Parts: sequence; C-alpha cells; structure tokens
Amino acid sequence: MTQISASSENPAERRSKTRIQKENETRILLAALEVFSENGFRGATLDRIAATAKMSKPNLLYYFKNKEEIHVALLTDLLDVWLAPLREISPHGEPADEIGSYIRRKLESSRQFPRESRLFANEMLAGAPHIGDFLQSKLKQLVDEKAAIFQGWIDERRLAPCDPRHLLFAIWSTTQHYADFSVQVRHVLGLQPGDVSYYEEALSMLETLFLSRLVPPASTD
Amino acid sequence: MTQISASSENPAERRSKTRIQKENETRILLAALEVFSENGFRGATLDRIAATAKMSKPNLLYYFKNKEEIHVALLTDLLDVWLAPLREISPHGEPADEIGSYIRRKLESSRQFPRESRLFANEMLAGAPHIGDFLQSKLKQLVDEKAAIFQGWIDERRLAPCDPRHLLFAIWSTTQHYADFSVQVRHVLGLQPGDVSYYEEALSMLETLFLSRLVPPASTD
DNA sequence: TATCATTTTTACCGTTTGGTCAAATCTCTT
DNA sequence: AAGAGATTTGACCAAACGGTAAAAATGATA
Repeated sequence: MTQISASSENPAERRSKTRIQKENETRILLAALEVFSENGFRGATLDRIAATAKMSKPNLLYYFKNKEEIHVALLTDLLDVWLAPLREISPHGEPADEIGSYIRRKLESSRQFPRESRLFANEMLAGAPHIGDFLQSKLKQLVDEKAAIFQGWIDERRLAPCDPRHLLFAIWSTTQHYADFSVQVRHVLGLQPGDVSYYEEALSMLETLFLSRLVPPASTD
Repeated sequence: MTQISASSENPAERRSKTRIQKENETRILLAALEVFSENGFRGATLDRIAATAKMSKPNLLYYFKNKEEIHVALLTDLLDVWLAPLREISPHGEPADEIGSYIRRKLESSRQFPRESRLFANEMLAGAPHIGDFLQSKLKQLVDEKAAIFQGWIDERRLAPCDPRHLLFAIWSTTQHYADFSVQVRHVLGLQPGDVSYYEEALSMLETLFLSRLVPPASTD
C-alpha cells in the first residue's frame, strides 16, 4: 500500500499516465494513423506500425493490448473531430453564410487531417464494421437535426428545394475528396507529391458550386 | 506438331482460351473484385478470393500467377469503364446538357458498378501504387482535353468562371460517393442494407446543385 | 543509493499468408 | 476407347502475421 497507482500490469488501466506512457501512446497512434489510413484495418500490420513508431512490436503491445484496440482508439478520437464542423451549423444565420462556412470548415478539416479522412474512408469502404453503430445513431441524429434546419430554409424559400441530407452528402464528398483522392488530384493537376496548393482553387470552386450559379439561365436569343 | 496450341504450361499465354478457362477466369475476377473492393490490395487474401470463387487456392493460381496479376487484371478492365463517361462529353452541345448527361452517366456508373468504384477508391487511398502512371498520363491527358472544352464555354460566358478540372473533381466525388460511402448513405437515410433506392434522390440533388441554383440571390427587402 | 515499479527487449509460439510441386483427375479429340 | 493436353487437388514450404512470456534494463522515489 505504498502507492496509489493501480495494481494492474496494463498501463492503460492505471489512474494517471506517466510521461513516457503519454509520449509513447501518441507516437504509436501517430504511426498507426499513418499505416491504417493507407492500407485499411486488414491491410495494416503491427510490424509496420511498430517500425513507423520506431518501437519494437512487444513494446507497442505493452501500451495497446492488440491491433483492434489501436484502431478503436484512432476512430474514437476521429469521430469527435469529424462531427465538429457539422455541429456548428446554426439555424439563425443566412443559408449562404452557414453553408459557406460549413464548406470552409470541412475543407480546412480535409487539409489539416487528410490521414484521418482516409482512415474514415477506409472504414467506409470496408463496410463500416467498427463504426456502423455510430453512423446509425449519433451521426443520423445529428444529420436529422441539421437537415431540419435546411428544410426550414427551403420552406421559407431561402434555399432551393432539395433533399437536405443529400445536400450534406454533396458537401461531404466534395470536401473529403481533396484528402481521400489527393494522389489523383495532384496527378491530374501535374503537382508534386506533397504539394497541397490546390486547396485555394478547391474552395473557390466549391463556393461557386454551392453558393453561386454554375450554369447561367438559358438566354432567349 | 499435332497442335497449334502454345507449349507453355501457363494458360494465360495460350493462343485461344478453352471454355473452362473462360468460365474460371471470370469467376475468379468476380470473386477478386468482391474481396479487393472491400479490403484493398493488402487487406485481401488469396484464400478469401479462392473461397469466394468456390475454388481451391492452387487452382486459382493455375489461372493467375499471383495476387498482383489478378489485381492488375481488374484495374485494367476498370479503367476503360472509368473513362467512358468522360470521353462522351462533346464541345458541340449546350453546357447544361453536356454536364447534366455526364452526371447521369457517372451516377449510373456508380449504381451499376459500386464494387469497381470501391476498388478504384481503395487504390487511391493506398496512394495509387498500381495506377499512378495511368493517372499522370492517360487520365491527365483526357482531363486536359475536356477541361479545354469547359474553358471554351467559360470564355463564351456559357459557364460560370471556375477551374474546369475542379469542376470535374466535384462531379467525380459527388457521384462516386454514392458507391464508395453507400454504407454511410444508407445508415444516415435509415435504409436497409442493399437498398439502393436513394439514387433517384441523388440525381435530383446533383441536378439542382450543378445545373440550377442552390441559394437564391439575396433579396433586398 | 537501494528499492520498486515501469519500460524495453529477446526469444518464442501458433496461425495465416502467398506460393510451389507433383500426382491425380478430367476433358476433348481422334 | 485411348492418348494428349487441360484441369484440379493435397501436401507442403518459407515468410509474415498477431500475440505472449519472462527476463533485462531503465526510471522514479524515498
């Protein structure tokens, strides 16, 4: 009874984390994000994650009890970040302002967290085996809530008639595309690997698309 | 010299394919499409592909010499299908007609070939290790060509000023989203697995977004 | 500096994986 | 029906995989 620290040999279950523990956990999660986001859950290996984290595999497994636990930790962190931009949409603003700033937040999120975006995309492609429940409950709830705001604007003729949930899909897909398909974007634009200068053009395009008008009304010449 | 058939023991190198060979190759490619599109190249296993094809692994490897060859065969088939809708865009039509029918073709492609779309998406997420060359050469070339058409329309004030290549990105992302993220779409809309009834709403949304106007001009009340 | 808990390493285990081989079976033609 | 070629199978292999056990090394603290 000399120490208040937990008796368990599992560091994750201890009351307070040591300096080394905090450092190594973030190192591992960073490495795992790199590997999972490129290859998906099944395609990722502990050896690769350990190598990326410059750590032996048993040492890595000292901090996370198995592959799945690392993946869950990443996804859990991710989902908060993911919903944040959507939560901010307010019913009190102008539709154009709210949609515009939502697009900017989402695009900024793609620029800042491309690996997180790809992690999410990989999970989707695999059929969302780990976050199916989240999609059905928390995400659906939030979408329904925000869709109601859009619907209100539509009823007031401040937004074109459309299915609000599909409008959200359009915003999600266009913004996330720049993270998930960045390789293609760069190749098509003829940019170097790692060059992310296309984000300004992207924002300009999306503002034209969502807030202004792409095709002018047919002239009657 | 009794037969003209090739001497090689590799069936792929024989002059003409037998009935069994044709049947089994398509069975394998279908199974491989299923597995690769869900788990990506690294996440897919030959055992799983063989099991899905209801075939022993050595038998599978009798038709394709290794995992990569199956993947390459799938991607090669895919890329033609992939570019087909884009090729059809004509400089002679009305912008709204051309963009509209391109969107319809792309969306139809997502509905008909969701697994192919996910196969492509997985390749992108992994950094396009197998089709990087294609993106840089053939795809870029075709995009440049079609972007020039759009630019012509912009110069003639028949299309809003925007970067044509980013306009293509927007069309690609919104249409492919319904294949790649179908799990999320269904969960958010509260649909059953396998229900693809959302494609009609999707088309309606995309036509509003790209061809009409989402946000009405600010009133000056 | 002695002690104890924490951290790291070495050596290992059973399973899965991509792939091979030779023998056995089947199919088609003559 | 027989022979040649095409197809399938079972047994196998080395490497990679996820994970474990225990000892060794390190760090914190009294």
